[in-house]
Amino acid sequence: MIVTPDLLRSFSVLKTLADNDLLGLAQQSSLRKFTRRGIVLNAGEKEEHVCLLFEGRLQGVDFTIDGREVGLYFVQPGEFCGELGLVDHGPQPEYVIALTPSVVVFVPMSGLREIMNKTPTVANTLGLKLADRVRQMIFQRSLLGLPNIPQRVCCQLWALVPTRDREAVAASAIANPPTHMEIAIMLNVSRETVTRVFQTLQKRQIVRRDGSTNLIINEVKTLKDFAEGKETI
Amino acid sequence: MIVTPDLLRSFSVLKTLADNDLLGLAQQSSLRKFTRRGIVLNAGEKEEHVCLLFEGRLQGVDFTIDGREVGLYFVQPGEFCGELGLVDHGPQPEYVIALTPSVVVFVPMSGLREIMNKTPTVANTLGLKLADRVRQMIFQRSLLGLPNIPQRVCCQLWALVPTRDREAVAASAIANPPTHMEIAIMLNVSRETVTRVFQTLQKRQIVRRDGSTNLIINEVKTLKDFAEGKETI
DNA sequence: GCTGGGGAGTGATTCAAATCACATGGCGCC
DNA sequence: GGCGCCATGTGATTTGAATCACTCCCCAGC
Repeated sequence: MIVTPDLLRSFSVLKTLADNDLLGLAQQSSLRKFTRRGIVLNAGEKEEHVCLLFEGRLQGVDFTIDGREVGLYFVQPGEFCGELGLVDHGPQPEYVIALTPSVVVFVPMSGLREIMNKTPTVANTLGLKLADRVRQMIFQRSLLGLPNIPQRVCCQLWALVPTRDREAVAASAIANPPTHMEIAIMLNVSRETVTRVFQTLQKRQIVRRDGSTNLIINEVKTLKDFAEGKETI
Repeated sequence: MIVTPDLLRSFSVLKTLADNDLLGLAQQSSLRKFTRRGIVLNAGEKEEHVCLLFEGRLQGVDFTIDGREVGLYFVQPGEFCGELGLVDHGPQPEYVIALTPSVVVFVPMSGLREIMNKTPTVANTLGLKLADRVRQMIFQRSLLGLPNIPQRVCCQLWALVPTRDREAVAASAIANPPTHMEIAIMLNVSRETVTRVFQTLQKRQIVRRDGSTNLIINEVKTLKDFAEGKETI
């Protein structure tokens, strides 16, 4: 599918690019749609594209030696993934899976690398992205250290609440929420445990399901308190 | 303490620098010694220095909401840490602690950033470092996914075996090995559990302690098999 | 409308690691 | 030399999440 410069410009990484750079990049790029569970990026391969997520939700996953699935991060619309090879020319370290039907822009690394080398702002954005990824992973690692499992689940849920709704908002919503299983692998807990925590939260009217595409957070503040351990489930 | 250009050159990040750049950097840098448990970098603060480890061993640590210590990575001599702020000007996200008496070169970010901006090779090395850090963290995360705890400990031990000794070497050694507690927080397990795994490994003559500054790996291959789950403890 | 599959919900059971509570041992420091 | 701290070693006990084995429900596609 065809990619327009305007589409590319809608991603904050590329918004500072000159028109002709954008045009060149757009011509090399392609738009791909993925159904749920579609494999966006394969681990181990030397990937030749960076992925910009336009619509949907992706998850980075890895596997343990004994074959268990491990969740690494979620990708929201407007974010990108698969950028590691851009920097170190190494293989893609983790799989990236579509959690919901998703629309992804594939930008070839070669073209992006060229632009990166001549555009310090792009190189800089990429540096920021890597730094942010490290910070993100440190945060996720700290979640795994929580011995109280329900609290761990609440923390993850809290991390999925849109930033703008975190403070002083009575109700919020998480669009395209991950399934219990997908949350479970992020937290090193079993799917059943996640279900049981959600059951409790729903009984207490803190969250509510609205179809499969929306999770309503009725009491943002209470969820935060659970996440911070101020209140116990 | 005074820092010579030659000392800086011994670190692979800086080895490509021009003599006068090195000299300028050396004049701004300082050498600090830390005793065991010394705090090399503080979390939360806007750190103004990057740390090059000359001698000893450091550990990056974070804390959970409820105050538990979480181990993030180890730093070996020749490596550096605290580089995140160099890229995103943000606060230092994690603490860095000296595990053994250590000698650390503090290089001011301002000077390093200047050099980075005019020296693509240095900027590149920094990018590689960040990318490597992400890969490292993905690996560590995959360890945490292992449900078999003894295997998890063996994997961590295996990761501490010097790379050159990994293949076809009968015996190896880990210099300045972390304590059981320090390993435990890396793996989200209790100190006692690490002790018990070590007990088993020692009884089977796979590893042996040589004072507190060396851990001898008698059977590298066997340790690898335990790590990979080919053999069970 | 029917069917099938995947996600979610739930109780019973198990079990391995956390926790607790010590003992021991080595080392640095006075 | 002795003191004290910290790392390590070890048994007893607890516990809470994993696992297992289901059912139920929703939705998509036929």
